[in-house]
Amino acid sequence: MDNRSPSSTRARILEVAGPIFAEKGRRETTIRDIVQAAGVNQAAVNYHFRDKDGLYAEVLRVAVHGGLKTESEEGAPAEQRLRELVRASVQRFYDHERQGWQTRLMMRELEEPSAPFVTLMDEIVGHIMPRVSRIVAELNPALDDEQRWLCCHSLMSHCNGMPKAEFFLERSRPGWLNRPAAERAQQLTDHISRFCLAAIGGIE
Amino acid sequence: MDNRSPSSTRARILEVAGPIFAEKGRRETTIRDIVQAAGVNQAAVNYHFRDKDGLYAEVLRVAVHGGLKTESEEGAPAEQRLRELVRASVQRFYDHERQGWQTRLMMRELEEPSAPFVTLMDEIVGHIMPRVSRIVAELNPALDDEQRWLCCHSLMSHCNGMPKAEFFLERSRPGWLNRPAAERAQQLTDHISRFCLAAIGGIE
DNA sequence: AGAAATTTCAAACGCTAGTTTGAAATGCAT
DNA sequence: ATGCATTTCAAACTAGCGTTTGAAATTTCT
Repeated sequence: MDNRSPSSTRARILEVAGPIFAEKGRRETTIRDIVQAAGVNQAAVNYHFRDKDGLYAEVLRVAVHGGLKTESEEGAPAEQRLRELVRASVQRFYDHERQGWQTRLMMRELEEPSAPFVTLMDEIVGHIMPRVSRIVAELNPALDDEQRWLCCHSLMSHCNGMPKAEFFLERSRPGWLNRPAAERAQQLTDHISRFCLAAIGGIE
Repeated sequence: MDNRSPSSTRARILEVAGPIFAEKGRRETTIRDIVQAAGVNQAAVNYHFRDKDGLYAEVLRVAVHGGLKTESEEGAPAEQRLRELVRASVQRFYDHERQGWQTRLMMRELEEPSAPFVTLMDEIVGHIMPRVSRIVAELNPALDDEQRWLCCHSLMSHCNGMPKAEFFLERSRPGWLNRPAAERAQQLTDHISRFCLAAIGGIE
């Protein structure tokens, strides 16, 4: 069917499995869903990945490592770097074509972490926390360690929580979800940036 | 076994089903889990609730309506009311004995809403939003409608997001989860309150 | 080219889930 | 007490899941 790459069976499975796992969840996704989408045989998953969990662990691994590629412009002022961080985080939720499924998968893992994910978590935290921490420290040098640490998590929790709660946004302001995705992303980015800048700058 | 109430089969099922659904998820929970915990027959669920989804919808209904009972002290100043709102929201996460399972169930629904939940969502939003909106309006009368609306959702998203992301807190500060729950709840409540007060008061 | 290893495939196996069934037990009016 | 409706029960049914299997097809190596 879709033959844009002369990929092996293994590669085709890996390619289609990510979005399906993200969409339906690890448990709800069936091997039959995946092999049908990939156009390969039932047993292919078990042959190439040992079992369903093996496939899932591999999907998770490439998703995490794919998401950890960020180039940071360290020269810019903290305020601008924060805006960029927020923009990138929010954007992920609306970029369904490229990497949206990776974010969905992470959200599911946050809800109930799987064994392979816990192993990868340290990598994620170690990758993003230093950047955020530096931004917060520059925005408000008066904060002590613990306050800065909590502010970092407030910021990240915010970037993930708001886009995910769009249901609620829609409920309290019907029509929100009808706006184009780019506009929603822009508006959330602006608000979160301003909200967190005000908070970090003015806290205590 | 536990016979504190001479409840009917139907009531016993309804009583044990909530925590189990919250713990294992709607799909992963089996009817056999529930009937075993309730000490009733297999077919009882299908007889009293038509099918598994019927039971789930009923569990969700009572959980939501049980959670909507809040007495608000409208006389207090906005700052204090915000603190109380945050405290109550955070507390829910740590109160596993009484109502913890209801919160877990809501979090699962936020992740991927079920059909019956969508119906109940308007009730939830309609119940809590006016209160929050009034608090925000008093804290910063200069905000326009849209800004106030976004701040409300920032606040609520924050109250839910931070406690749920304790995994990340633990990863970036090992030992966090070893502290007693009451202390963690207190610390998060303090931080979220201060963070959001600074944000709402100082935004734009 | 021919042999060996690897990969693909259709089919079936074992298991667990939700649901159905029909009879037995219970409650409740007359 | 008797008859009828409701509720409980053990057991079986159906469907879908992950996995296994052994042979066929393909690739790789000498």
